[in-house]
Amino acid sequence: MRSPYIEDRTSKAIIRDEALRLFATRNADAVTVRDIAAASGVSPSLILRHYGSKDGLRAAVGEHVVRLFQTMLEQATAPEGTAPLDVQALPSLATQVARNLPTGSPIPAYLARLLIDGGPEARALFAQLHALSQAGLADLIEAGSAIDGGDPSARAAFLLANDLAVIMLRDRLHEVLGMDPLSVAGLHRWGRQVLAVYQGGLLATPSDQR
Amino acid sequence: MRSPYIEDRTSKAIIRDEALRLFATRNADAVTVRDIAAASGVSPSLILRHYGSKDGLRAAVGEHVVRLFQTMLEQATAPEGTAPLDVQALPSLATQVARNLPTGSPIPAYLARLLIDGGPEARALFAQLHALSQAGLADLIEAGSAIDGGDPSARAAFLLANDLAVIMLRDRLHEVLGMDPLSVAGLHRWGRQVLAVYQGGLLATPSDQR
DNA sequence: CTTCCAGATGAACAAGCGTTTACAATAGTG
DNA sequence: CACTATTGTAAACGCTTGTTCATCTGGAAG
Repeated sequence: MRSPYIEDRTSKAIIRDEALRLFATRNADAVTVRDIAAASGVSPSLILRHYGSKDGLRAAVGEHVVRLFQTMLEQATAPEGTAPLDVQALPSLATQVARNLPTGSPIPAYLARLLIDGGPEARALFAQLHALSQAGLADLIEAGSAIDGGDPSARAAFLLANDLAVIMLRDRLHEVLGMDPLSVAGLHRWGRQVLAVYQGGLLATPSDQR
Repeated sequence: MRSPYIEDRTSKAIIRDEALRLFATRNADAVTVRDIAAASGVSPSLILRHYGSKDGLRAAVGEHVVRLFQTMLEQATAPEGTAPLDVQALPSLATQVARNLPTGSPIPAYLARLLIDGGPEARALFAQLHALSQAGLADLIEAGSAIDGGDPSARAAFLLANDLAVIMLRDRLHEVLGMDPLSVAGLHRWGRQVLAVYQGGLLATPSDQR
């Protein structure tokens, strides 16, 4: 099943990754321990040996994804040497996700299900994203390319929700647009519209950004 | 379980409604036939008598929701006597949903899971919504309060995605905003931001719409 | 070489699942 | 009334599920 040449991941990691992949496509309840075992090329017993129970594995996958996501956010927020002067410089979540994750990564789809299902992890992650969005908006305001509109929390939430919508509705948008909105071409096409509206409303034409 | 006074729904309808309610909160795979039977106050056998199988019930619930949704859309699109002159008149999907559905309706949550899970129903519904969004945008353009930005399909998809985001992220937004975005107060607060940005971009202040 | 322990497995188990079957009650209808 | 669907149920069936248990393998340590 795996590449027969070399496999540097431990089987514990393989199990986690395969479980993540399966949890992203179907719901976790619809994935059996035997499914994960078959996909990982191990026996069902080994899964329980490493993670205690199916729910333990579920939790481990969740933590792993959240950790990955936070790492991605930190390293994208860190280089603040050149503060974003313009809306154009505002790196959307979707863009960051697409840039930092390999093509075909199960993480966006997993994230969509996580945000729908709720739970403590989803709440914490979303709150963090909202705080980040609010900080980004504050930067824009300081640069003079946005205002808080009297309700910075709501405006930041609006921007965040619009951003997450691309991730959550990815497959649906792919169907009607004819291209994956998280692909390079898709992000460009989508970004043009987003920037135009954010810069001047629905009466604005997409500027000829790169 | 039900109101002991009168119950005008047939038990077949009760089963469908209770299944919808349960499918909206947890995933369908995590809901057992016995759960639905208990919630409906009937025996598990009756469910299979009426719907053939659990999957048959799932399909029936799906069709029911889609039908309800389309009826709602038609009656909201029909009265076109007073064409929308302004962005302010553009009735958002979220607004329509909130106005036409009783408080606590499981339909928004069900819809969110439907759009994530995909399948033929979801694809058809989303395509229809996209067409509707494109038509609404065309109306705005004709009224002179919007332009298509060179890519009407993408712009309509952007507006649609933003609208659906409120429905899909409802609970998460509730947590960070402190209010249900699909409540009357929540829709007002959200709508102010949406309209302001759509009218003039991120530099716009919410107009004092009623 | 022996000891040992983590990694891994196949077989089996109890519980819960969707479903089937046989049967009871009810409500029209001639 | 008798007849016949319709509506409903209880009990059981077979299968799948998550999980346990005894066992095996292959190195590393002494």
